[in-house]
Amino acid sequence: MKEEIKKIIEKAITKLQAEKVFVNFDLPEILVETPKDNTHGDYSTNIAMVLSKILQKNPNEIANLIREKIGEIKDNGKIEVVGGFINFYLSKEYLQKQIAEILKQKEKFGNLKFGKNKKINVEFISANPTGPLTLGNGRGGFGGDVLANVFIKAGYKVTKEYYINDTGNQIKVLGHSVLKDVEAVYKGEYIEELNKKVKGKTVEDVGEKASKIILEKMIKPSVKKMGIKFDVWFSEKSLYQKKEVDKVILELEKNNFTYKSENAVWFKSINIGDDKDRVLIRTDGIKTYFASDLAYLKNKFERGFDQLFFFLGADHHGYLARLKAGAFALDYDKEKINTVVMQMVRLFENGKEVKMSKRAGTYVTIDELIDEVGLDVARFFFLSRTPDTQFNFDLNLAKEKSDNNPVFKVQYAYARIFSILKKTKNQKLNIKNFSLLKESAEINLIKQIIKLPEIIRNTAQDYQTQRLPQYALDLAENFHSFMKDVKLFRLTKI
RNA sequence: GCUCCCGUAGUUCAAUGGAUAGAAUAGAAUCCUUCUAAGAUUUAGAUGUAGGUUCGAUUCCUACCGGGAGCACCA
Repeated sequence: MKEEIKKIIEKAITKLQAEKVFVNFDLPEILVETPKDNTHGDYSTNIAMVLSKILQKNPNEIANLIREKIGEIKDNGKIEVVGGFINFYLSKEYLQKQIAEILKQKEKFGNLKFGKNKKINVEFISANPTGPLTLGNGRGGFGGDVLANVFIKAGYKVTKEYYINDTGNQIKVLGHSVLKDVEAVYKGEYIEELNKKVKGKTVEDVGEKASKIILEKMIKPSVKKMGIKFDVWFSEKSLYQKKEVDKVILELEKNNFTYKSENAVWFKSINIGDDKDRVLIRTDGIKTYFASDLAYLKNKFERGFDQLFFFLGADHHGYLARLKAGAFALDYDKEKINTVVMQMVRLFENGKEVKMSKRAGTYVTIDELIDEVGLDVARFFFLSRTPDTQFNFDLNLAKEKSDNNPVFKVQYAYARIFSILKKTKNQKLNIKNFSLLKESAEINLIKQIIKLPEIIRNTAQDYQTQRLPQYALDLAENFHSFMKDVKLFRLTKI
Protein backbone atom coordinates (compact mmCIF):
# COMPACT_ATOMS: atom_id res chain seq x y z
CA MET A 1 0.00 0.00 0.00
CA LYS A 2 2.82 2.34 0.93
CA GLU A 3 4.47 1.71 -2.41
CA GLU A 4 1.22 2.42 -4.22
CA ILE A 5 0.84 5.71 -2.47
CA LYS A 6 4.39 6.63 -3.38
CA LYS A 7 3.68 5.96 -7.04
CA ILE A 8 0.48 7.94 -6.96
CA ILE A 9 2.23 10.95 -5.50
CA GLU A 10 5.08 10.63 -7.93
CA LYS A 11 2.63 10.65 -10.80
CA ALA A 12 0.82 13.70 -9.48
CA ILE A 13 4.06 15.64 -9.15
CA THR A 14 5.23 14.66 -12.62
CA LYS A 15 1.91 15.86 -14.02
CA LEU A 16 2.20 19.17 -12.21
CA GLN A 17 5.66 19.59 -13.68
CA ALA A 18 4.38 18.84 -17.17
CA GLU A 19 1.69 21.47 -16.69
CA LYS A 20 4.37 23.93 -15.62
CA VAL A 21 2.69 24.42 -12.26
CA PHE A 22 5.89 23.12 -10.71
CA VAL A 23 9.31 23.84 -12.09
CA ASN A 24 11.41 20.84 -13.03
CA PHE A 25 13.53 19.24 -10.35
CA ASP A 26 14.85 15.80 -9.51
CA LEU A 27 12.26 14.04 -7.50
CA PRO A 28 13.48 13.45 -3.94
CA GLU A 29 12.61 10.19 -2.25
CA ILE A 30 9.00 10.25 -1.18
CA LEU A 31 8.57 9.18 2.41
CA VAL A 32 5.28 7.59 3.29
CA GLU A 33 4.90 6.80 6.95
CA THR A 34 2.35 5.50 9.36
CA PRO A 35 1.49 8.35 11.70
CA LYS A 36 1.71 7.67 15.41
CA ASP A 37 -1.66 9.26 15.87
CA ASN A 38 -4.26 7.48 13.75
CA THR A 39 -6.47 10.55 13.51
CA HIS A 40 -3.78 11.71 11.09
CA GLY A 41 -4.67 8.96 8.71
CA ASP A 42 -3.36 5.49 8.06
CA TYR A 43 -0.55 6.73 5.87
CA SER A 44 0.96 10.11 5.61
CA THR A 45 3.60 11.93 3.62
CA ASN A 46 5.64 15.03 4.27
CA ILE A 47 6.56 15.50 0.61
CA ALA A 48 5.09 19.00 0.47
CA MET A 49 7.40 20.17 3.24
CA VAL A 50 10.39 18.68 1.52
CA LEU A 51 9.44 20.42 -1.71
CA SER A 52 8.65 23.77 -0.15
CA LYS A 53 12.29 24.78 -0.21
CA ILE A 54 12.86 23.76 -3.82
CA LEU A 55 9.66 25.36 -5.04
CA GLN A 56 9.80 28.41 -2.80
CA LYS A 57 6.20 27.89 -1.88
CA ASN A 58 4.20 27.35 1.24
CA PRO A 59 3.95 23.61 2.07
CA ASN A 60 0.20 23.74 2.50
CA GLU A 61 -0.25 25.19 -0.97
CA ILE A 62 1.94 22.50 -2.51
CA ALA A 63 0.10 19.78 -0.61
CA ASN A 64 -3.23 21.05 -1.90
CA LEU A 65 -2.00 21.12 -5.49
CA ILE A 66 -0.79 17.55 -5.20
CA ARG A 67 -3.98 16.54 -3.44
CA GLU A 68 -6.06 17.91 -6.34
CA LYS A 69 -3.98 16.11 -8.93
CA ILE A 70 -4.33 12.78 -7.15
CA GLY A 71 -8.11 12.83 -7.36
CA GLU A 72 -9.76 9.74 -5.96
CA ILE A 73 -8.03 6.41 -5.45
CA LYS A 74 -9.92 3.21 -5.18
CA ASP A 75 -9.71 1.63 -1.75
CA ASN A 76 -9.17 4.97 -0.14
CA GLY A 77 -11.61 6.47 2.28
CA LYS A 78 -10.37 10.01 2.06
CA ILE A 79 -7.27 12.05 1.51
CA GLU A 80 -6.72 15.14 3.57
CA VAL A 81 -4.22 17.95 3.71
CA VAL A 82 -3.37 19.09 7.22
CA GLY A 83 -0.56 21.50 8.01
CA GLY A 84 1.47 20.46 4.99
CA PHE A 85 1.02 16.74 5.51
CA ILE A 86 -1.00 14.72 3.05
CA ASN A 87 -2.91 12.08 4.97
CA PHE A 88 -4.43 8.96 3.47
CA TYR A 89 -7.24 7.04 5.12
CA LEU A 90 -7.98 3.45 4.24
CA SER A 91 -11.56 2.59 3.47
CA LYS A 92 -13.50 -0.08 5.32
CA GLU A 93 -13.86 -2.00 2.09
CA TYR A 94 -10.12 -2.11 1.63
CA LEU A 95 -9.56 -3.33 5.18
CA GLN A 96 -12.27 -5.99 4.87
CA LYS A 97 -10.66 -7.23 1.70
CA GLN A 98 -7.38 -7.62 3.57
CA ILE A 99 -8.95 -10.15 5.92
CA ALA A 100 -10.14 -12.23 2.98
CA GLU A 101 -6.63 -12.03 1.59
CA ILE A 102 -5.05 -13.11 4.89
CA LEU A 103 -7.40 -16.06 5.17
CA LYS A 104 -6.25 -17.11 1.73
CA GLN A 105 -2.55 -16.69 2.49
CA LYS A 106 -2.71 -18.29 5.94
CA GLU A 107 0.74 -18.54 7.51
CA LYS A 108 2.26 -17.10 4.37
CA PHE A 109 0.80 -13.75 5.35
CA GLY A 110 3.67 -11.33 5.88
CA ASN A 111 6.09 -13.23 3.66
CA LEU A 112 8.01 -10.75 1.60
CA LYS A 113 10.06 -10.88 -1.57
CA PHE A 114 12.28 -8.21 -0.10
CA GLY A 115 15.23 -10.56 0.38
CA LYS A 116 15.15 -11.78 -3.23
CA ASN A 117 16.30 -15.22 -2.11
CA LYS A 118 19.74 -13.92 -1.26
CA LYS A 119 21.80 -16.13 1.01
CA ILE A 120 22.47 -14.84 4.50
CA ASN A 121 24.62 -16.42 7.16
CA VAL A 122 23.71 -15.45 10.71
CA GLU A 123 26.25 -16.48 13.27
CA PHE A 124 25.29 -16.06 16.89
CA ILE A 125 26.02 -17.26 20.41
CA SER A 126 29.24 -19.09 19.39
CA ALA A 127 30.15 -19.29 23.06
CA ASN A 128 33.31 -21.20 23.84
CA PRO A 129 32.62 -24.78 24.91
CA THR A 130 34.18 -24.20 28.28
CA GLY A 131 31.07 -23.74 30.37
CA PRO A 132 27.30 -23.29 30.38
CA LEU A 133 25.44 -20.59 28.45
CA THR A 134 24.79 -17.54 30.57
CA LEU A 135 22.45 -14.56 30.50
CA GLY A 136 24.69 -12.75 28.05
CA ASN A 137 24.39 -15.64 25.62
CA GLY A 138 20.64 -15.45 26.18
CA ARG A 139 20.54 -11.98 24.78
CA GLY A 140 22.65 -12.82 21.76
CA GLY A 141 20.87 -16.13 21.29
CA PHE A 142 17.30 -14.87 21.25
CA GLY A 143 18.30 -11.76 19.33
CA GLY A 144 20.14 -13.71 16.66
CA ASP A 145 17.44 -16.31 16.34
CA VAL A 146 14.67 -13.78 15.94
CA LEU A 147 16.57 -11.64 13.47
CA ALA A 148 17.33 -14.75 11.43
CA ASN A 149 13.62 -15.62 11.49
CA VAL A 150 12.77 -12.12 10.33
CA PHE A 151 15.17 -12.53 7.42
CA ILE A 152 13.49 -15.79 6.47
CA LYS A 153 10.09 -14.10 6.54
CA ALA A 154 11.50 -11.21 4.50
CA GLY A 155 12.50 -13.58 1.72
CA TYR A 156 16.13 -14.43 2.38
CA LYS A 157 17.70 -17.87 2.44
CA VAL A 158 19.12 -18.03 5.93
CA THR A 159 21.70 -20.25 7.58
CA LYS A 160 21.84 -20.10 11.35
CA GLU A 161 25.31 -20.97 12.45
CA TYR A 162 27.22 -21.62 15.67
CA TYR A 163 31.01 -21.48 15.63
CA ILE A 164 32.66 -23.80 18.12
CA ASN A 165 36.09 -22.81 19.37
CA ASP A 166 37.02 -26.41 20.03
CA THR A 167 40.79 -26.06 19.87
CA GLY A 168 43.55 -23.76 21.03
CA ASN A 169 44.34 -22.01 24.21
CA GLN A 170 40.86 -21.97 25.75
CA ILE A 171 40.67 -25.73 25.48
CA LYS A 172 44.02 -26.07 27.13
CA VAL A 173 42.88 -23.81 29.93
CA LEU A 174 39.79 -25.93 30.30
CA GLY A 175 42.03 -28.99 30.53
CA HIS A 176 44.00 -27.44 33.36
CA SER A 177 40.79 -26.45 35.09
CA VAL A 178 39.35 -29.96 34.87
CA LEU A 179 42.62 -31.41 36.19
CA LYS A 180 42.54 -28.77 38.93
CA ASP A 181 46.26 -28.12 38.59
CA VAL A 182 48.03 -24.83 39.30
CA GLU A 183 46.95 -23.36 35.97
CA ALA A 184 43.27 -24.01 36.59
CA VAL A 185 41.00 -21.08 35.72
CA TYR A 186 37.37 -22.11 35.31
CA LYS A 187 35.35 -22.94 38.37
CA GLY A 188 31.91 -24.32 39.04
CA GLU A 189 29.99 -27.50 39.74
CA TYR A 190 30.35 -28.76 36.22
CA ILE A 191 34.14 -28.61 36.57
CA GLU A 192 33.89 -30.83 39.65
CA GLU A 193 31.86 -33.36 37.71
CA LEU A 194 34.20 -33.29 34.73
CA ASN A 195 37.11 -33.74 37.11
CA LYS A 196 35.65 -37.08 38.18
CA LYS A 197 34.65 -38.20 34.71
CA VAL A 198 37.32 -37.10 32.26
CA LYS A 199 40.69 -38.82 32.00
CA GLY A 200 43.34 -38.17 29.35
CA LYS A 201 46.99 -38.43 28.49
CA THR A 202 47.69 -34.73 28.06
CA VAL A 203 46.15 -31.47 29.19
CA GLU A 204 44.93 -30.83 25.65
CA ASP A 205 43.38 -34.25 25.50
CA VAL A 206 41.49 -33.67 28.75
CA GLY A 207 40.42 -30.24 27.54
CA GLU A 208 39.13 -31.58 24.26
CA LYS A 209 37.20 -34.40 25.84
CA ALA A 210 35.74 -32.04 28.42
CA SER A 211 34.73 -29.50 25.79
CA LYS A 212 32.92 -32.19 23.81
CA ILE A 213 30.93 -33.13 26.89
CA ILE A 214 30.15 -29.47 27.60
CA LEU A 215 29.00 -28.93 24.03
CA GLU A 216 26.82 -32.03 23.88
CA LYS A 217 25.48 -32.17 27.42
CA MET A 218 25.25 -28.51 28.33
CA ILE A 219 25.28 -26.12 25.40
CA LYS A 220 23.20 -28.04 22.87
CA PRO A 221 20.46 -28.86 25.40
CA SER A 222 20.38 -25.20 26.48
CA VAL A 223 20.05 -24.08 22.88
CA LYS A 224 17.19 -26.50 22.42
CA LYS A 225 15.58 -25.24 25.59
CA MET A 226 15.82 -21.71 24.20
CA GLY A 227 13.78 -22.83 21.23
CA ILE A 228 16.64 -22.31 18.80
CA LYS A 229 17.69 -24.62 16.02
CA PHE A 230 21.02 -24.11 14.33
CA ASP A 231 21.51 -25.25 10.75
CA VAL A 232 25.27 -25.53 11.12
CA TRP A 233 27.52 -26.24 14.08
CA PHE A 234 30.89 -25.25 12.70
CA SER A 235 34.03 -26.64 14.30
CA GLU A 236 37.17 -24.53 14.46
CA LYS A 237 39.23 -27.70 14.69
CA SER A 238 37.96 -28.79 11.28
CA LEU A 239 39.61 -25.72 9.77
CA TYR A 240 42.96 -26.97 11.02
CA GLN A 241 42.27 -30.52 9.91
CA LYS A 242 41.52 -29.32 6.40
CA LYS A 243 44.58 -27.05 6.43
CA GLU A 244 42.36 -24.07 5.76
CA VAL A 245 44.20 -21.96 8.32
CA ASP A 246 47.54 -22.56 6.59
CA LYS A 247 45.97 -21.83 3.24
CA VAL A 248 44.55 -18.51 4.34
CA ILE A 249 47.90 -17.40 5.80
CA LEU A 250 49.60 -18.36 2.53
CA GLU A 251 47.08 -16.37 0.59
CA LEU A 252 47.65 -13.29 2.74
CA GLU A 253 51.38 -13.72 2.19
CA LYS A 254 50.82 -13.92 -1.54
CA ASN A 255 48.76 -10.72 -1.43
CA ASN A 256 51.55 -8.98 0.48
CA PHE A 257 49.58 -8.48 3.65
CA THR A 258 51.94 -10.25 6.05
CA TYR A 259 55.38 -9.64 7.52
CA LYS A 260 57.66 -11.20 10.08
CA SER A 261 58.69 -9.37 13.18
CA GLU A 262 60.39 -10.77 16.27
CA ASN A 263 59.78 -14.25 14.92
CA ALA A 264 56.05 -13.81 14.75
CA VAL A 265 53.93 -13.55 11.61
CA TRP A 266 51.77 -10.43 11.45
CA PHE A 267 48.77 -9.42 9.36
CA LYS A 268 49.34 -5.95 7.97
CA SER A 269 45.88 -4.52 8.71
CA ILE A 270 46.72 -1.05 9.95
CA ASN A 271 46.22 0.72 6.62
CA ILE A 272 43.07 -1.12 5.64
CA GLY A 273 40.68 -0.06 8.35
CA ASP A 274 42.13 -1.55 11.50
CA ASP A 275 43.95 0.49 14.11
CA LYS A 276 46.88 -1.89 14.46
CA ASP A 277 48.45 -4.96 12.94
CA ARG A 278 47.42 -8.39 14.19
CA VAL A 279 49.44 -11.47 14.98
CA LEU A 280 48.68 -14.59 12.96
CA ILE A 281 51.44 -16.92 14.18
CA ARG A 282 52.96 -16.31 17.58
CA THR A 283 56.68 -16.57 18.36
CA ASP A 284 56.06 -20.01 19.85
CA GLY A 285 54.59 -21.16 16.53
CA ILE A 286 50.99 -21.28 17.74
CA LYS A 287 48.46 -19.79 15.38
CA THR A 288 46.14 -17.23 16.94
CA TYR A 289 42.37 -17.41 17.03
CA PHE A 290 42.34 -14.55 14.59
CA ALA A 291 44.17 -16.74 12.05
CA SER A 292 41.45 -19.37 12.22
CA ASP A 293 38.80 -16.66 12.24
CA LEU A 294 40.11 -15.53 8.86
CA ALA A 295 40.05 -19.10 7.60
CA TYR A 296 36.48 -19.30 8.83
CA LEU A 297 35.62 -16.02 7.12
CA LYS A 298 37.05 -17.34 3.85
CA ASN A 299 35.11 -20.54 4.32
CA LYS A 300 31.88 -18.59 4.68
CA PHE A 301 32.56 -16.52 1.57
CA GLU A 302 33.39 -19.68 -0.38
CA ARG A 303 30.01 -21.09 0.57
CA GLY A 304 28.50 -18.25 -1.43
CA PHE A 305 26.73 -16.08 1.11
CA ASP A 306 25.63 -12.62 0.03
CA GLN A 307 25.62 -11.31 3.55
CA LEU A 308 27.41 -12.40 6.71
CA PHE A 309 25.93 -11.43 10.05
CA PHE A 310 27.79 -11.61 13.32
CA PHE A 311 26.11 -11.12 16.66
CA LEU A 312 28.80 -9.74 18.92
CA GLY A 313 28.94 -8.77 22.54
CA ALA A 314 30.03 -5.19 23.19
CA ASP A 315 33.36 -6.51 24.42
CA HIS A 316 34.07 -7.69 20.86
CA HIS A 317 33.05 -4.56 19.01
CA GLY A 318 36.60 -3.90 17.78
CA TYR A 319 36.39 -7.18 15.95
CA LEU A 320 34.50 -5.78 12.97
CA ALA A 321 37.41 -3.66 11.72
CA ARG A 322 39.69 -6.70 11.84
CA LEU A 323 37.26 -8.90 9.95
CA LYS A 324 36.68 -6.30 7.27
CA ALA A 325 40.41 -5.81 6.86
CA GLY A 326 40.70 -9.57 6.48
CA ALA A 327 37.98 -9.68 3.85
CA PHE A 328 39.64 -6.86 1.94
CA ALA A 329 43.06 -8.54 2.00
CA LEU A 330 41.49 -11.77 0.77
CA ASP A 331 39.74 -9.99 -2.11
CA TYR A 332 36.23 -10.36 -0.76
CA ASP A 333 33.65 -7.61 -0.51
CA LYS A 334 33.95 -6.28 2.99
CA GLU A 335 30.58 -4.59 2.74
CA LYS A 336 28.99 -8.00 2.97
CA ILE A 337 30.04 -8.24 6.59
CA ASN A 338 27.51 -6.92 9.08
CA THR A 339 27.57 -6.97 12.82
CA VAL A 340 24.94 -6.46 15.44
CA VAL A 341 26.69 -5.39 18.60
CA MET A 342 24.79 -6.25 21.72
CA GLN A 343 25.65 -4.26 24.81
CA MET A 344 26.48 -6.18 27.93
CA VAL A 345 24.07 -7.85 30.27
CA ARG A 346 24.86 -6.84 33.83
CA LEU A 347 23.62 -8.88 36.69
CA PHE A 348 22.15 -7.22 39.75
CA GLU A 349 21.15 -8.81 42.98
CA ASN A 350 19.12 -6.78 45.43
CA GLY A 351 20.16 -3.61 43.66
CA LYS A 352 23.87 -4.42 43.69
CA GLU A 353 25.86 -5.42 40.67
CA VAL A 354 27.39 -8.87 40.64
CA LYS A 355 30.22 -9.24 38.16
CA MET A 356 29.46 -12.17 35.92
CA SER A 357 32.48 -14.24 35.12
CA LYS A 358 32.81 -17.77 33.85
CA ARG A 359 36.26 -17.83 35.36
CA ALA A 360 35.12 -16.79 38.81
CA GLY A 361 32.07 -19.03 38.62
CA THR A 362 29.68 -16.14 39.26
CA TYR A 363 27.01 -16.18 36.63
CA VAL A 364 23.39 -17.04 36.02
CA THR A 365 22.89 -19.64 33.35
CA ILE A 366 20.22 -19.38 30.71
CA ASP A 367 18.83 -22.70 31.96
CA GLU A 368 18.30 -21.28 35.42
CA LEU A 369 16.46 -18.32 33.99
CA ILE A 370 14.18 -20.40 31.79
CA ASP A 371 13.44 -22.82 34.65
CA GLU A 372 12.61 -19.89 36.85
CA VAL A 373 10.41 -17.73 34.64
CA GLY A 374 9.61 -19.86 31.59
CA LEU A 375 10.75 -19.66 27.99
CA ASP A 376 8.19 -17.12 26.80
CA VAL A 377 8.97 -14.65 29.55
CA ALA A 378 12.72 -15.05 29.06
CA ARG A 379 12.51 -14.58 25.31
CA PHE A 380 10.16 -11.64 25.55
CA PHE A 381 12.27 -10.07 28.26
CA PHE A 382 15.46 -10.14 26.23
CA LEU A 383 13.87 -9.14 22.97
CA SER A 384 11.93 -6.16 24.18
CA ARG A 385 14.92 -3.90 24.32
CA THR A 386 17.23 -2.59 21.67
CA PRO A 387 20.62 -4.32 21.41
CA ASP A 388 22.23 -0.88 21.65
CA THR A 389 21.60 -0.37 25.29
CA GLN A 390 22.98 -2.32 28.17
CA PHE A 391 20.76 -4.65 30.02
CA ASN A 392 20.57 -4.50 33.78
CA PHE A 393 19.21 -7.80 34.86
CA ASP A 394 17.83 -8.41 38.30
CA LEU A 395 16.75 -12.00 38.69
CA ASN A 396 14.66 -11.25 41.78
CA LEU A 397 12.86 -8.52 39.91
CA ALA A 398 12.36 -10.75 36.91
CA LYS A 399 10.76 -13.39 39.10
CA GLU A 400 8.63 -10.85 40.87
CA LYS A 401 7.58 -9.18 37.68
CA SER A 402 6.69 -12.38 35.96
CA ASP A 403 3.21 -12.20 37.47
CA ASN A 404 2.30 -8.96 35.78
CA ASN A 405 4.60 -9.22 32.82
CA PRO A 406 3.19 -7.93 29.52
CA VAL A 407 3.97 -11.28 27.96
CA PHE A 408 1.01 -12.79 29.78
CA LYS A 409 -1.31 -10.45 28.00
CA VAL A 410 0.01 -11.88 24.76
CA GLN A 411 -0.32 -15.44 26.01
CA TYR A 412 -3.85 -14.76 27.17
CA ALA A 413 -4.78 -13.46 23.74
CA TYR A 414 -3.30 -16.61 22.24
CA ALA A 415 -5.30 -18.74 24.65
CA ARG A 416 -8.51 -16.94 23.79
CA ILE A 417 -7.89 -17.28 20.06
CA PHE A 418 -7.13 -20.94 20.48
CA SER A 419 -10.28 -21.40 22.45
CA ILE A 420 -12.38 -19.81 19.73
CA LEU A 421 -10.79 -21.97 17.08
CA LYS A 422 -11.51 -25.05 19.16
CA LYS A 423 -15.13 -24.05 19.62
CA THR A 424 -15.67 -23.49 15.93
CA LYS A 425 -13.72 -26.51 14.77
CA ASN A 426 -16.73 -28.66 14.11
CA GLN A 427 -18.94 -25.95 12.71
CA LYS A 428 -19.02 -25.46 9.02
CA LEU A 429 -18.37 -21.79 8.73
CA ASN A 430 -19.07 -20.11 5.51
CA ILE A 431 -17.07 -16.96 5.70
CA LYS A 432 -17.93 -14.79 2.78
CA ASN A 433 -19.49 -11.60 3.94
CA PHE A 434 -16.64 -9.46 5.19
CA SER A 435 -18.70 -6.30 5.10
CA LEU A 436 -19.98 -7.23 8.54
CA LEU A 437 -16.58 -6.31 9.92
CA LYS A 438 -17.37 -2.71 10.58
CA GLU A 439 -17.29 -2.03 14.32
CA SER A 440 -14.45 0.20 15.41
CA ALA A 441 -12.90 -2.59 17.48
CA GLU A 442 -12.92 -4.77 14.36
CA ILE A 443 -11.46 -2.07 12.15
CA ASN A 444 -8.72 -1.34 14.66
CA LEU A 445 -7.85 -4.99 14.91
CA ILE A 446 -7.60 -5.30 11.14
CA LYS A 447 -5.39 -2.24 10.95
CA GLN A 448 -3.09 -3.76 13.53
CA ILE A 449 -2.96 -7.12 11.80
CA ILE A 450 -2.01 -5.69 8.43
CA LYS A 451 0.99 -3.91 9.91
CA LEU A 452 2.90 -7.18 10.04
CA PRO A 453 4.56 -7.01 6.59
CA GLU A 454 5.84 -3.53 7.34
CA ILE A 455 7.21 -4.65 10.71
CA ILE A 456 9.06 -7.50 9.03
CA ARG A 457 10.46 -5.24 6.37
CA ASN A 458 11.65 -2.56 8.76
CA THR A 459 13.23 -5.07 11.08
CA ALA A 460 15.03 -6.79 8.23
CA GLN A 461 16.49 -3.38 7.42
CA ASP A 462 17.47 -1.99 10.80
CA TYR A 463 17.70 -5.13 12.97
CA GLN A 464 15.71 -3.52 15.78
CA THR A 465 14.08 -6.71 16.96
CA GLN A 466 12.32 -5.08 19.91
CA ARG A 467 9.68 -4.08 17.39
CA LEU A 468 8.30 -7.63 17.35
CA PRO A 469 7.36 -8.04 21.01
CA GLN A 470 5.87 -4.57 20.82
CA TYR A 471 3.79 -5.61 17.83
CA ALA A 472 2.64 -8.73 19.65
CA LEU A 473 1.59 -6.67 22.62
CA ASP A 474 -0.28 -4.12 20.51
CA LEU A 475 -1.98 -6.91 18.65
CA ALA A 476 -2.98 -8.62 21.89
CA GLU A 477 -4.41 -5.40 23.25
CA ASN A 478 -6.40 -4.77 20.11
CA PHE A 479 -7.66 -8.30 20.31
CA HIS A 480 -8.74 -7.97 23.96
CA SER A 481 -10.61 -4.78 23.11
CA PHE A 482 -12.22 -6.56 20.23
CA MET A 483 -13.29 -9.45 22.47
CA LYS A 484 -14.75 -7.00 24.92
CA ASP A 485 -16.80 -5.08 22.37
CA VAL A 486 -17.80 -7.75 19.93
CA LYS A 487 -19.69 -10.71 21.22
CA LEU A 488 -18.69 -13.44 18.85
CA PHE A 489 -21.08 -16.04 20.08
CA ARG A 490 -23.95 -13.87 21.09
CA LEU A 491 -26.39 -15.76 18.89
CA THR A 492 -25.37 -19.22 19.92
CA LYS A 493 -25.85 -20.69 23.31
CA ILE A 494 -22.55 -21.77 24.78
C1' G B 1 44.55 9.31 25.91
C1' C B 2 41.84 6.88 21.64
C1' U B 3 37.34 3.87 19.74
C1' C B 4 32.18 2.12 20.44
C1' C B 5 27.19 2.07 23.10
C1' C B 6 23.69 4.47 26.38
C1' G B 7 21.36 8.95 29.50
C1' U B 8 13.41 9.79 28.00
C1' A B 9 7.26 9.22 33.17
C1' G B 10 8.52 6.56 40.10
C1' U B 11 10.39 1.92 37.39
C1' U B 12 11.45 -1.15 32.76
C1' C B 13 11.49 0.14 27.77
C1' A B 14 9.65 2.59 22.69
C1' A B 15 9.68 6.53 19.05
C1' U B 16 12.39 5.44 9.67
C1' G B 17 14.37 14.09 10.98
C1' G B 18 7.69 15.14 11.59
C1' A B 19 1.96 16.48 13.84
C1' U B 20 -0.21 16.60 21.04
C1' A B 21 7.24 12.30 22.84
C1' G B 22 4.27 6.38 22.93
C1' A B 23 3.68 1.55 25.74
C1' A B 24 4.01 -1.57 29.94
C1' U B 25 4.16 -1.57 35.10
C1' A B 26 3.42 0.94 39.78
C1' G B 27 -0.36 5.28 41.46
C1' A B 28 -5.66 7.40 41.25
C1' A B 29 -10.86 6.51 39.51
C1' U B 30 -14.76 3.52 37.03
C1' C B 31 -16.64 -1.02 34.88
C1' C B 32 -16.44 -6.57 34.18
C1' U B 33 -16.36 -11.46 37.20
C1' U B 34 -15.88 -13.66 31.81
C1' C B 35 -16.28 -16.83 24.75
C1' U B 36 -10.49 -20.70 29.95
C1' A B 37 -6.97 -17.02 32.91
C1' A B 38 -3.76 -12.15 34.44
C1' G B 39 -9.96 -8.42 31.06
C1' A B 40 -11.82 -3.15 29.55
C1' U B 41 -12.08 2.32 30.06
C1' U B 42 -10.43 7.02 32.04
C1' U B 43 -6.54 9.90 34.55
C1' A B 44 -1.71 12.08 36.28
C1' G B 45 3.48 11.82 35.17
C1' A B 46 9.55 12.30 31.16
C1' U B 47 13.65 13.88 26.51
C1' G B 48 21.25 14.97 31.37
C1' U B 49 23.42 20.38 30.34
C1' A B 50 24.84 24.25 26.66
C1' G B 51 25.20 25.53 21.70
C1' G B 52 24.60 24.46 16.23
C1' U B 53 22.26 22.51 11.44
C1' U B 54 16.84 22.36 9.81
C1' C B 55 10.46 24.79 7.91
C1' G B 56 10.70 21.08 12.01
C1' A B 57 15.57 17.64 16.58
C1' U B 58 14.56 12.43 21.54
C1' U B 59 16.80 11.49 16.66
C1' C B 60 22.02 14.71 13.01
C1' C B 61 26.75 17.84 14.49
C1' U B 62 30.06 20.11 18.58
C1' A B 63 31.41 20.65 23.68
C1' C B 64 30.48 19.26 28.60
C1' C B 65 28.42 16.06 32.67
C1' G B 66 27.16 10.95 34.01
C1' G B 67 27.02 5.24 33.25
C1' G B 68 29.04 0.92 30.54
C1' A B 69 32.43 -1.74 27.07
C1' G B 70 37.02 -2.18 24.39
C1' C B 71 42.12 -0.64 23.18
C1' A B 72 47.58 -8.03 24.27
C1' C B 73 52.30 -12.60 20.54
C1' C B 74 43.83 -13.55 25.33
C1' A B 75 39.53 -14.69 22.84
